[in-house]
Amino acid sequence: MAELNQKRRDILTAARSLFKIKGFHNTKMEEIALNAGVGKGTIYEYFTSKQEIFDETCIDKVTVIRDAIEEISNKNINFKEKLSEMISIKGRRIEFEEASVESIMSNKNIVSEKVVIAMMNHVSDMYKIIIKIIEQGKEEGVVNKAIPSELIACLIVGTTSEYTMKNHFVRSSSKEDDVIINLLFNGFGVK
Amino acid sequence: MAELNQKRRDILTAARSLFKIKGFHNTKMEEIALNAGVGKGTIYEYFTSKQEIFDETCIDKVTVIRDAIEEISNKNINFKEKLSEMISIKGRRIEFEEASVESIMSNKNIVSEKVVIAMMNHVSDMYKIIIKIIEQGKEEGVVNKAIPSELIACLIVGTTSEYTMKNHFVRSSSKEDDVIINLLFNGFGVK
Amino acid sequence: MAELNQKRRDILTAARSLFKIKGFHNTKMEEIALNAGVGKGTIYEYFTSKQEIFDETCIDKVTVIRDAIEEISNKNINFKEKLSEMISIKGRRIEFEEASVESIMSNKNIVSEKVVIAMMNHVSDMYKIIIKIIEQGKEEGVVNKAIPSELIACLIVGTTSEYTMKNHFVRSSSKEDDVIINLLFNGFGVK
Amino acid sequence: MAELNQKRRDILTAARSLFKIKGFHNTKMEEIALNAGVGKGTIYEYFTSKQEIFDETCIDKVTVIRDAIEEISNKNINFKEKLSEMISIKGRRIEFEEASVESIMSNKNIVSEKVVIAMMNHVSDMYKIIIKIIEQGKEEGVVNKAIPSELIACLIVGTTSEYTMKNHFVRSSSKEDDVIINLLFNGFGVK
DNA sequence: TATGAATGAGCGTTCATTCAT
DNA sequence: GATGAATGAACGCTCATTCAT
Repeated sequence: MAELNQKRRDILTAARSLFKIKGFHNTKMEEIALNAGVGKGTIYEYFTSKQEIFDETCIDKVTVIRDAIEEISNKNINFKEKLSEMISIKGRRIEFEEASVESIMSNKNIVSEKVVIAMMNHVSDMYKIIIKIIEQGKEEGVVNKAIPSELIACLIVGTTSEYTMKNHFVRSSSKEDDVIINLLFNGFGVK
Repeated sequence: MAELNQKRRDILTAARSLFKIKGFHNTKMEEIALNAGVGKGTIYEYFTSKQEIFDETCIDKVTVIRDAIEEISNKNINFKEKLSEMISIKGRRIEFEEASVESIMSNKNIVSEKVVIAMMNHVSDMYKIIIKIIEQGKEEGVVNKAIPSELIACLIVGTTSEYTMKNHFVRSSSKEDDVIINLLFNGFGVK
Repeated sequence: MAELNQKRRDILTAARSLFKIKGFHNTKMEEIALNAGVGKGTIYEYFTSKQEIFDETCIDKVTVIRDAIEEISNKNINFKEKLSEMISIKGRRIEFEEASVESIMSNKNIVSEKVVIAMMNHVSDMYKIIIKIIEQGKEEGVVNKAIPSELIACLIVGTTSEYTMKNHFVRSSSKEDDVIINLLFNGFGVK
Repeated sequence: MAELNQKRRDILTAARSLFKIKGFHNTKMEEIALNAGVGKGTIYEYFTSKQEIFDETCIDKVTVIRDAIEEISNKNINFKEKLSEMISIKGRRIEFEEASVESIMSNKNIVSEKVVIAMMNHVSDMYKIIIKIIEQGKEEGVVNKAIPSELIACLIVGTTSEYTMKNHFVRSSSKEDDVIINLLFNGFGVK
């Protein structure tokens, strides 16, 4: 049974990786087949179209992030530790950037409407989980209750996203993670 | 001569708008021609390929942002005022999001390598300008000198970007702009 | 052994029915397998290709008609009775139309050359039998000896064919059969 | 203007001829293009699909026959002369066979429903015209008023059709035309 | 200079056939 | 023998680009 879906997963993996490197339109079905180690026709045994594959990888991506955040959320650790794990989520090869609303927007013209909606829902879920984490911080007395949690979520997601991207180009020391966390807590203002 | 370049600009304007709505591959040369009010063949009098048009609009986008930031930078106002203008830059119909590294990444597979480099340079320029602004804040004594300016820039660009995107879906009161600025200055931690 | 060939016959039956409804190119091997209650691969145990199946059903069709005509020919009844049976052959679910040269022509591009020849031979046989029947009529003194039997055969086959087709759309009373027979005997001219 | 549609007509002519020789599915767009002396893409400037071309050639075929019959019908000649012209219509390179209901049936699985209807209407028109001609015969007192005109039409169309097909294989003397006409008038019965 | 009719390389998809089980 | 998952050759159609006018 696991056997049965292995091929399906191989195709998705090959596709995901190619879509990431070359984009949807520049990825050919033949390449996906080649990279998945199957014949071109075999792909159509598991998917009805190239579009369907792309849709699935899109939703997957967001789901993976959502699940990662959820996992962190469910841990029995305090707010600061959860924040720290979210920042270093990139370290676990999960790309936080892709959870941003922006990444959905940039695929908007390619995926079907219902997939956009599915992605938006996942991101919305993710935001809810993050807000729950923030609320935990408020209860623990370490997050300022006067600030709307949604805006704090913007701060965390946006900063983490940009920070992660930056690290694609300029490798950062792990020390920087601490600075970013400090920055989120205290801002850059002088006390 | 200005006349001559008007048509060129018309094509770029039409293309930019279509690329934004439909993406590169879903925008047809015929549509660009139609929207620009010229013949399909005419486009090739001004550009050598669809790719070239796209490249140019990409660089344009980043340039526009860079210039907007530069303009703010050159104003004779204090750090906090500059920051405020950057946050509300979206109010001037310029989309801050497009200045993020991420927007470049999502086009990476479409634009030619040299254009990626050009875009990166523009973004790098933009970061330098922002860092200059941050340094102004440090000199004014309102920004914490202990924090590396590059990380503060991440905080500002990332947060602004995510905040701007969020406002595409959930309209925010202008009051929220102030909260965001406050957040950047003081973080969400409890003093 | 009869067992062995049962499956073969099932496949042919399924194929014949599908070819009739959907045509050669719109009938898929999978459908034939499904309708015959066998696996797709099993078909290739009994036939070497889709083409071969089609060829066989084509020849079958003509053979069936030829045999039906032959059966009538061998009966110990007079010409008029034989003619009557030929007209109402449709009542026995055998479609006379398919015996026409035309039906071969419309498949000419699909069946292999040798099958065309086989079909033509069958039709030629059928014509010979019909001509034999006509000659019986001449001997019985009810058919005009001055008219070449081949042309009379045209009259009978053509009229019966068109009449059968018409009845696909406009249901006819059995009374009409008699009128048609009368028409063949006496023409439509005024005496 | 005539110029403009020349290419369209070239494509239709090439397609018609290929469809006739090789059938719908065995005719490739590339062949049509080649035979029409245009590029493959050019076809799509004039037609939206292969199907559309086929549909048009189908309707055309039937229309041509209908028009030919109509032309005969409108002539200022008597019934017998009209009948004679109908028999020899094949001489004018128009293929009578294709007007038969059967030819429509054999394409039923290929053309779209609406085209089947259009073809049926044309054939229905043709039958009406033929019936009008038969009625003229009745008025002239040469056709037996006791026989329903629809059945006479079956006799004429069916016989002519089969006769025409036969002549594809066995060349007939023009003398035979007269025999066929005589056969239609007087049947094969002995007076 | 401006045009749009013509082009054909290129790709997504289908389906008859094969072959390991 | 029987099967159906796997295959890849083949084809309809798209669209960026060309070029005659």
